[in-house]
Amino acid sequence: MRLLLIEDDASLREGIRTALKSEGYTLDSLSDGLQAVHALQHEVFDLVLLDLGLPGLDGLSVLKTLRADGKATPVLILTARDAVTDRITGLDSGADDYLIKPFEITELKARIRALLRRSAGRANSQLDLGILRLDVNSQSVFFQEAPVSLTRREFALLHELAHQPGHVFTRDHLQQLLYGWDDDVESNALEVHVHHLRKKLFPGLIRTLRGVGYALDKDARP
Amino acid sequence: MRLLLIEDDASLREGIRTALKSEGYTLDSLSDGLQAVHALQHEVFDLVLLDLGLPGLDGLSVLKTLRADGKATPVLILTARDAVTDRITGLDSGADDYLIKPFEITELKARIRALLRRSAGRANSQLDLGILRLDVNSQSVFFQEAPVSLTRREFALLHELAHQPGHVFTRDHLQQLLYGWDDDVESNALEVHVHHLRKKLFPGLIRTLRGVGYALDKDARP
DNA sequence: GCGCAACCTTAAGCCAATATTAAGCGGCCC
DNA sequence: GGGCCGCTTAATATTGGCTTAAGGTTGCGC
Repeated sequence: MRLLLIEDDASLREGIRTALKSEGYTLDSLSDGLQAVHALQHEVFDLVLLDLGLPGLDGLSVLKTLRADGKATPVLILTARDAVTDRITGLDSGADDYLIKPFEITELKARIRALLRRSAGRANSQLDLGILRLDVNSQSVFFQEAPVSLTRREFALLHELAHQPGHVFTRDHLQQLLYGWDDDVESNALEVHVHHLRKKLFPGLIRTLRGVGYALDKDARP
Repeated sequence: MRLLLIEDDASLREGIRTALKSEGYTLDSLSDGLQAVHALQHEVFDLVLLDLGLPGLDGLSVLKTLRADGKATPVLILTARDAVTDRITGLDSGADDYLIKPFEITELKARIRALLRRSAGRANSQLDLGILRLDVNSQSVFFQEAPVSLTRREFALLHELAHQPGHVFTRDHLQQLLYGWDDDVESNALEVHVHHLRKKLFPGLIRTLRGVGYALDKDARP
């Protein structure tokens, strides 16, 4: 899961970063509204954390632009202003939830989980692919009804692929999913994770598209 | 067990808090109806204590919203108004029980126990996992028929895990169970409790899912 | 078939997550 | 008010995942 945080207070940014990292999310952050609009137009995120009081272009405008572009990405507003009108404006402009600063990190985490669950298309957080079953809440995987223990990265990767079996995900897309922009992954880490998944499940599960990326083979059998 | 108290009288809130703390419950409290609706939509509680006379959004509306969202969480109404119509409206709106102020704390405790027992769907408050047996009323645990003395936190933790052996509970979930929102647990308290449980019972009982949480291993033996 | 590029496999070191241990604090019972 | 018990915190140890790099293998164009 890849989140974008738009917040100009550097220390708050760092706090949120460390908190969310431990949850297994990939977090990219920006401090400026214009950059945010640009990023949202050119990259794909699963959820946006948006501060309303931004320098440059303010948060509400970022939100409105996002919606005007037809994106349904869930947006969680963070605001120091607790005036009712602000919340309402935010929600009317297409935000999905709001949180008033200062807030508890555990509450932030809970809200994020709720939004992601909701946007995943409803209550049960299970992904059933016949032979394979993923449970997002507990990050657990069942293969032929037997539990398989995956690490966080492995799970994140499988989860993305499982979202649309058969669809080809480019290497670039998957690398961004796992690492965001921060790191310049000049290594084959992605390939290693793919390897581990094939080993823990079965080799044919993930198909390689040479020079392009990977896809889950929905009809593959062990 | 995590309870939510919605009550605008601060002193009553504090009284209930200390009383229930000693019973081993985790209590979060709010004084405002709107906040309550929000909390109930985004978090999970085992029981709600609801004052009918609230500022902002009144208690009945909170209750109706909760039920409209399809939640079956037990609700115990606290009200100063003892008019028969009020009670009836409350029960009709989906409350499970009511208590008229002023009430005895012991009575509150008894009602809470009864509601929780009822909602757990079993008459007797014993949880039998073969090798392990928990008695919720007396907060006692038997391991291979021998009594084991657990502290409140240890019991609460084990109880939650025992609710669904094999199911993975996230660290976050367990921390909220033990501490609610109040404390900023920036420590490894949860891990320490897990450690103590493993020591008093046996190491294999609780399985660690790195980066995710813990689960009771139902087939584990000492 | 040859050679290159893309990808796979393996293993080792580093680092973060969790376990362990111990000490200090605070409430509660006598 | 003193002592005990449980809870939290902190410091240290250990485990296990992540990354990296090196060498092997496969597929593809010529």
